Amino acid sequence: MLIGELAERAGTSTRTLRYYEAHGLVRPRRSANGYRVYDEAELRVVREIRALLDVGFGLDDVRPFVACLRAGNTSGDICPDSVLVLRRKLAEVDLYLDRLTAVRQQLHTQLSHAIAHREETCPRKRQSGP
Amino acid sequence: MLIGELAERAGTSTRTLRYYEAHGLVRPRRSANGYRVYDEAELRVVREIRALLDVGFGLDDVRPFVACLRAGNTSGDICPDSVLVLRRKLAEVDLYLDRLTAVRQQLHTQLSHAIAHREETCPRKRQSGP
DNA sequence: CCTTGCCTTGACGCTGACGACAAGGTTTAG
DNA sequence: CTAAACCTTGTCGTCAGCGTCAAGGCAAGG
Repeated sequence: MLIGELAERAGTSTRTLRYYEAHGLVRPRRSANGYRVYDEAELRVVREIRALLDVGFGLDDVRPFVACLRAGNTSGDICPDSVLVLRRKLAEVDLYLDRLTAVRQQLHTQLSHAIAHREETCPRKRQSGP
Repeated sequence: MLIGELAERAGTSTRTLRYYEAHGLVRPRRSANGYRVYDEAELRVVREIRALLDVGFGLDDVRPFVACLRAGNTSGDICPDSVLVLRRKLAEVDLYLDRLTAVRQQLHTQLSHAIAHREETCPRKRQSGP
């Protein structure tokens, strides 16, 4: 399988695959003319990478999962290093959720005050008519 | 007030203030020798900017709030344009919260499966001894 | 006069995951 | 022969909010 085919099958671009390779995540062989040649297993690797990146992982976070797959496991999640990363990421997400929730609360408050202020300085008609 | 003093009082850097100015958010006068001269009101403006950026706003989002302050209001929140931005941002935050929650759920699931798998292939000692 | 400490503009660096383009080699089909 | 459709490496651009020099002007104190 050449790079174009892998890209299409993985739903990504050749640029991306070369980028992953430059960062040591994908390891194609080379054909006589210098073309990158991938075997079927790399498809699963690339899909694993994509899935994790979509969830907000960085390339460095992804490495253990790739190594896990390459070690022959059916899932990239089950190796100790992967589990460590999963735990860490879960904690990060929790932290981020907390902060976002606080921000949401603040925005809500700010909005309420702003609207209250507008009602004060520029009142709308009430339900009870004249 | 010169730029250094404003920077210190606002808890930021001169570079940052020049950056805001380049983006039309802050408008100092110039003294005879070309130095930027800020009046007291700019301190509140800069603090408003900083507060909003800290919450995740972009410089463009901040503009209405600055204009609102500059229009003589005691709060930057109360002008219609500011309220629009607040609403939009609140919606964005809600969306982001949803996505993060989904991600958290997925990570949790992944982690559970991974650990379950480890228990399967590499069982630990039970509570009931030998 | 010289140093110190402000200030000025200008311009590159950084982070991350690529997109886009350049300039060229290879293979296949017509 | 040539066009089409692959492939190669290399380099710059992107987004945002600045950090970090670089090179120099201005003001005050000793």
